[in-house]
Amino acid sequence: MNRFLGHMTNRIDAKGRVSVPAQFRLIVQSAGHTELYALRSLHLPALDVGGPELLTRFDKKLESADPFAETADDMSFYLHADGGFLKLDADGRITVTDFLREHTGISTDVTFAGANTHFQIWQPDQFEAHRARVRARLAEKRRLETS
Amino acid sequence: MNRFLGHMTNRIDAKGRVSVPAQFRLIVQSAGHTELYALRSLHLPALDVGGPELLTRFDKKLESADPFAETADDMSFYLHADGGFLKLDADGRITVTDFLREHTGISTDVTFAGANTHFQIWQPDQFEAHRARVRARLAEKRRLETS
DNA sequence: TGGGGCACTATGGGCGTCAATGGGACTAGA
DNA sequence: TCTAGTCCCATTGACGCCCATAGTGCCCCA
Repeated sequence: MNRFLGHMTNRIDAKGRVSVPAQFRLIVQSAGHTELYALRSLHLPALDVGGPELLTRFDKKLESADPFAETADDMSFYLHADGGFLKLDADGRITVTDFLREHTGISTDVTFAGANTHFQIWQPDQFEAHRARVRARLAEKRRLETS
Repeated sequence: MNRFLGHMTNRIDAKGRVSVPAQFRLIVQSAGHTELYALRSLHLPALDVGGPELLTRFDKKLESADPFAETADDMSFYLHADGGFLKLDADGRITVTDFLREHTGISTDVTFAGANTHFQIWQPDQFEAHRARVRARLAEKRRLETS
């Protein structure tokens, strides 16, 4: 199964490292990659993470867009300046840099959440809160539709 | 991975020098260059920087254009008069000249921002402001499209 | 079927290397 | 002679690479 599924929380050690769940790691590593591409989400305090091909996928979308539109400039700036590579060490850990902390509020623990084609990095409480909000919205929507 | 990605801020020392991030330096140096070509961005208080081949790349684009068109003249003038070379010292640093300071407002710190095929040099606050603006524009656009 | 051992993950830590930064000395031009 | 630009070296803190250990699930075999 090469989809990112489920969520789990790991602790950051004294040197600022955290293990990427083996389940997620395997998907990336089996594609021959030793680094991850991470992008600060636009509307959530989380990062979207995947193998380097995630960036390639975004780039391709950019190329097909109108290169004169201001949006294309914005998009390129966002993808390349607000995203970065995370190196996996020999034990499958990444170091949690300020690049991650500032956007997510992460301090001592990290929640990894599957999102099918990629996964997300969250501060655990933020993740819980978001999960609760999503559930509430879906329940509300269902209630409206069936009444 | 030989693309310019992510952003980081370095301090200018008492002699007006600043380290180019190793990550970016490696890309240029592995192509055998010890100089950088920098061009003042048209729309932004930043400079577009890359190896000398960046100028070549722009030149090529020019050659394919109509040499009698006024815009080609303008373009050529712009590339050569508003651009310059930055020498990398043995430790991978550049000296921050007035050429850089005037256009960017840089004083004590420099932010380097990846832009895929090249990178940019910013005054840190300006960079943050631009980053926030870009994110806001993209988020707004997304909001309109999905509603 | 129950127990022992194997495999593997998450986590901790040692240590050498390298990047970022600071500063001295030498050179050349004004 | 003074100033600006080079070249070189020192320091320190971060990071990569390596190995160790504890906890856990799984498999295999008696």
